[in-house]
Amino acid sequence: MDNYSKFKEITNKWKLLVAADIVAFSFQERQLKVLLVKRKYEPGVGQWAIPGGFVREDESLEESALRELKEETGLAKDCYLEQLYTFGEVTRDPRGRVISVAYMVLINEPEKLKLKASDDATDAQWFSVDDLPPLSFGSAHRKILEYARQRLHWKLEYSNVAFSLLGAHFTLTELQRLYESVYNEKLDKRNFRKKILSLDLVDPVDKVSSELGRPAQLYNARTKKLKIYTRIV
Amino acid sequence: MDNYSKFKEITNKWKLLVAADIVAFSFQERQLKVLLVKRKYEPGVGQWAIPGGFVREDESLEESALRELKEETGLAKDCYLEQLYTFGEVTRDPRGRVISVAYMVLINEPEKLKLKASDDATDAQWFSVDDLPPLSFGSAHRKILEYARQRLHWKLEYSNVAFSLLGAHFTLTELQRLYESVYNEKLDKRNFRKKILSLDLVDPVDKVSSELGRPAQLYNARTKKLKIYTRIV
DNA sequence: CTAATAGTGTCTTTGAGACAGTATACT
DNA sequence: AGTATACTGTCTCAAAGACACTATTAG
Repeated sequence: MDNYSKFKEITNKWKLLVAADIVAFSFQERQLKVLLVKRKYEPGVGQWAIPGGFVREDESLEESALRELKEETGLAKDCYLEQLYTFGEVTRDPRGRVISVAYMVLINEPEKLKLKASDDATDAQWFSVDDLPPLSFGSAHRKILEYARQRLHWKLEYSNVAFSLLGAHFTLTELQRLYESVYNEKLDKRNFRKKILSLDLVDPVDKVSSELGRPAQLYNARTKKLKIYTRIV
Repeated sequence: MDNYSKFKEITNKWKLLVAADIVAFSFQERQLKVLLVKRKYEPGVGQWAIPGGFVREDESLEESALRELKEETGLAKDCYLEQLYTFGEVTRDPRGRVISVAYMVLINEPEKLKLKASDDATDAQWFSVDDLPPLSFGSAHRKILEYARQRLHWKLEYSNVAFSLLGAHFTLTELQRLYESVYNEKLDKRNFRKKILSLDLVDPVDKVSSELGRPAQLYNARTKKLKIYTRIV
């Protein structure tokens, strides 16, 4: 037996299942929402869970995450994708040892997506982060969600990533509501606008919104490319 | 065949090799150092590389990282351990598909460690981060090191983690040198001390250092437990 | 004119950063 | 005396945060 075959023989028994799990956030009805799917198979049939699946030999972790997401949502084109953390406790998954690489995805126009059943799920739905159903894989998935929320909070403070949760045009009030729902606290309108405008994050567009009350100036993001600042809001 | 066996059969072919790679930092001779090992086996025999190894079925990722480190350094008791990132491009490792979970470890009293050969390495040595030898796994390991340095930089700015790189007692000048070597820039002595002291990060101890020149007050960290601040230095 | 939302400016306080001279120990 | 290092305080400027009224639209 040559060295390589020997190596393979030895290492084969060390191979582990690797899953990519996705926390997909969106901002709808003034609330931060997260995408959950209803599991089709054991363990936890019929329960809600974070979408995810096993990473295949011929795809990268990112490709795997996006593939899973696509299966659930039809598509998520040019959405923001960020690796969160890799969970690898020995007893996480009742099926055996699974390494779970968690990703966060920000969806900017969730209304346009057609949520649908997939190979692994009978249903997919947006839930308000403050009103989640019981989760399959109980504490493990809850931990991932908690971690994702923290990361999102931090990222809003220090980067322009908020725009990845908004459509092409938005009002400053909408932007503020997004911050408020992620921070879970009220912000001062004048200070908020002062800060956003002073950072040159947005440009006014030649349109106004058509809601109740006085129409609001619409803006677009100067860039959706991620930029890190020392502090935003 | 029952469902579970079927599941196993299906998922077995999806199993992947998972490695834990460790970037171990220390602060010696006024410089930030990183631990590298000389590889005993292919690929890259005789070249320097980041220590690491495959994660086994019955150990968590952290346990695996610490085990590898222990094999190289004899021991690393109560050192700071933080997961950095998981690298999973398809073509990373010449041996085939490997998922690499990178960890950062901070060693506080490196002089006390006895570096030694291990099962996987013929040698282990500290290198100044600004003067690294050619690395096995070339760009992949260099990328991990770069990432680790950035993370360490960020962490020094926003937390008290610096103390995990220092011994029980240290002078403020030593602490400043540590910051300077990680930031790669000179800091103002008065502003630095003002900031550190105002944050109540350290307590003076009843000793002075015995170097050349005027003896310096020694301090110890009020706590080594990680605390995140809005900004340190 | 009422309800609903958009938009705007000032003051205070805090912290960052620039900056240079004195003190202590050893030889 | 000379050298090497420790230690200390003030001023300026920018940004954070507290705070309340006017403007525009639809009904």
